Amino acid sequence: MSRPACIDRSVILDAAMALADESGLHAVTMYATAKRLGVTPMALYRHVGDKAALLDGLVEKLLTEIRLPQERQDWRGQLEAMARALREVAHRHPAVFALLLQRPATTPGALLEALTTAGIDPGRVAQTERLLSTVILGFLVSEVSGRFQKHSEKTVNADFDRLLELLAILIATEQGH
Amino acid sequence: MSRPACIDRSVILDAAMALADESGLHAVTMYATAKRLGVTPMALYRHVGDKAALLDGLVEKLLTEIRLPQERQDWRGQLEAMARALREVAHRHPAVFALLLQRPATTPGALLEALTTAGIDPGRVAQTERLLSTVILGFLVSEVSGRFQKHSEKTVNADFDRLLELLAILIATEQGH
DNA sequence: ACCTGAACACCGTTCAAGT
DNA sequence: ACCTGAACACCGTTCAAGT
Repeated sequence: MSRPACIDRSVILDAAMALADESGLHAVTMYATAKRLGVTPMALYRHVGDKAALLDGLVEKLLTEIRLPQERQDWRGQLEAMARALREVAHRHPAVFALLLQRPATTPGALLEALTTAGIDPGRVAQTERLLSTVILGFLVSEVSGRFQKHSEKTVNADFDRLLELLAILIATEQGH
Repeated sequence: MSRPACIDRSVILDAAMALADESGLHAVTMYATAKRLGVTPMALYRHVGDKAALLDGLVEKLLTEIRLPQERQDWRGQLEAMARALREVAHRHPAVFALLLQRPATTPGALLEALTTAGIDPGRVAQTERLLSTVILGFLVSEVSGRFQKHSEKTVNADFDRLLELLAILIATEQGH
């Protein structure tokens, strides 16, 4: 009586992510996702819950795709590598990346470690991490959401580099406890 | 033959803004806005264009509501007052405020002035302003979009104060040309 | 000039079916 | 177990009407 499944959570997320990448978040609908899979919208519910859960799944998938750097560097290089890894997924999945600002802050443990090894007062690591990731996320979401659309890629790249310098300065001020 | 208008752009924007404030951006629909005004959805088109234009109108209205500070202060106080004015509207209209990240950066001329009078290299004022507003906007959108929902109001307030200190440090490093 | 009714294509979601 | 059809309430938008 059991019938072989012709779709599963994974291919649904792939289809939805493709829609988001190609046409933005508003293009991610149950109908469009189902159509891309040659199935009816109702078929999705068994596998991904409802639409809100589908979007949660996309965020989850995006977090999975972040390639965090090896820890073979000083904290400065480590920080920069993490920021660039984040920027890479932001460019790959701009629409879904913007959702990160609406989710409770998920701290990659690696960042906390980097800050402690950088010699920051343990009592201030949490706040420093929060501000650091807010600054980077704010810039990247601005970038992929079109706030810098009037500026050339070169200008935006230079701004990002400057931002990383500022973060290093930020950490430096914390180091002088 | 001309019939007296029973709605206009202004009351439509008020109704839409109220919906956004109460229930978020997804609650801002032509249907709901019209219903709130006791009119059919089709009646709105004459006054606000289509839905995208309605949202543009909300952003425009929000920018109007920002009470920029008097220039009776040093650049430090000026910067802080501007940031707090921005935060005030962010709290008043959280959903619409989040849209600012998707609009081409609108620079309040007052900020540029504040930076030049702070003694920053004119050739670097533009980039400094961009990073400054990105940092503030990124924090505020994070705050009103729920990224800090697990943290107490007290914690978020402290983070914001720390952010302002960092911006002052940022400017200080620029002053040492 | 301004609003409405009718119409169309599209949404999310449920529930009772079919295999 | 897994998918579909039918059904419902809700969307955005247009266009030909009504006043």
